[in-house]
Amino acid sequence: MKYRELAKILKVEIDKGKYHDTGKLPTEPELMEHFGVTRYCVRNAIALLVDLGDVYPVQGSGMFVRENKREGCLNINNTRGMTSEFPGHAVSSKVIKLEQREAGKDSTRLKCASGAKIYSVSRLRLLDGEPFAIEYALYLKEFVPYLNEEIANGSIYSYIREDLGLIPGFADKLMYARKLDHGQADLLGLSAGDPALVVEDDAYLSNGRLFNAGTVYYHYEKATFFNLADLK
Amino acid sequence: MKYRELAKILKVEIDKGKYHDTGKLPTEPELMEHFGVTRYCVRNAIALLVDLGDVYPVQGSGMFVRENKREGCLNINNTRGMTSEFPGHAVSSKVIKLEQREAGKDSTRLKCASGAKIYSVSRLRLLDGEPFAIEYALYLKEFVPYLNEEIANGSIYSYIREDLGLIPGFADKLMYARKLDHGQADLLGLSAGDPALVVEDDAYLSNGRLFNAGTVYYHYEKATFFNLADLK
DNA sequence: GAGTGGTCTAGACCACTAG
DNA sequence: TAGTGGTCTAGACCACTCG
Repeated sequence: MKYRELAKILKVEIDKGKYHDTGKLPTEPELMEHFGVTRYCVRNAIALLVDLGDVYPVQGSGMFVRENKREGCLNINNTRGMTSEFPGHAVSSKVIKLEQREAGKDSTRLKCASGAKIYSVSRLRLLDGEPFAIEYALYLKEFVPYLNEEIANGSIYSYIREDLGLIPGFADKLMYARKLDHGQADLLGLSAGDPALVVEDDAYLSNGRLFNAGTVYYHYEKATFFNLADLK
Repeated sequence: MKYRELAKILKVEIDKGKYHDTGKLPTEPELMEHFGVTRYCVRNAIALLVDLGDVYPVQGSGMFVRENKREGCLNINNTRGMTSEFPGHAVSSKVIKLEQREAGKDSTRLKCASGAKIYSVSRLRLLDGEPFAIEYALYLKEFVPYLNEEIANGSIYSYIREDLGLIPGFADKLMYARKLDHGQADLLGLSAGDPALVVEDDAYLSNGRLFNAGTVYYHYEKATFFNLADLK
């Protein structure tokens, strides 16, 4: 068994509350025995769970489940798009503008040549039918060769991953607060000057190539992010 | 040599720009040879750098330096206090209120018994003498047995770590945007109703015990956070 | 095909906690 | 002191890229 499989199994068990009574995972020897795997596999699997913030280690004592019921919050470390954040809820999009054009000032942000072909997409993101965020996104046509309104009305991330077969690897994010302008406020059902939580997101493929840069203005009363920070 | 030592050495070299020309680290065999260590040591050291967002791996190709010059930004994953975020700048504090009392409604947040002794500290945090954030923090006296204004005017984190010998392990954070009230706005030199970037921070010791819970209101024009998200 | 990082084995000993 | 997780060795083979 691969350690990533074991990590998935353990994560499901944790989420189901299987270890809630003791608050800790079985010991390494027990896991080795129970799943018939080596210590390498067990330790690598658990290391993934530690990175995800699901458990934390106490040497000499055990691997403890990290309670973090952040129901309804957005994970700052998520690189899988907004849809994956709200299982059981309806995440939809309303395209405000979608155009293919050449990179101008955007070329700095996209680290591409001036004149490179890009898609520019503005969307209102809705959660259960309510305005949740405004997203301004740029995609390099080199990696995303086609995009239309139908796709953009759904999950662009799924399209990129499942239909185009691209593999996102990591993302750099900036977060800050700003005032909404009139146009943004109208879209979100707020007033001009109201706060917005702003996230700039540069997404890279697993080979290190930047393919998408976006800025998202979140409804300040509806969006909360969580982060499980670890001492490295 | 321990892998954590090697990681430190490599991080310093990366920060000095040693690998800027090629954009990638030496190969594993080269690092093994150069530092006289085993592959275990090399791979564990690099894994730490990957977690920190300093490099990213491309199988079959190499370990590439991840450019992330976030000068002047706050690291969301930081668990070392604000002072460590701005080397070369003056981070100071002005105590607004400091009291020792018993936990009331706070006991939920602090996961402690109602009536447990706590320190409650409100501080204006200044960056280079300018108002930067307002911090409301609670410390369990069980872990932080003493605190006074002199300490709070400096870095409470350093005090906890170096003088009390406590070892922070991890932290849970919530981030959102809110409007400032009049009192907060005055302290920050802003107007009531202006945005604030709010961070709720629950800090745990390495043994998993919660010892500190805080809420910080950051000046929306001055504070920007960054996060280097990784696909796990 | 050579070279890269990724996975895996089968052990050993160390550091820390209180099962 | 027994049991826990942490570090480490010395190999082997696999998956992927194009140095």
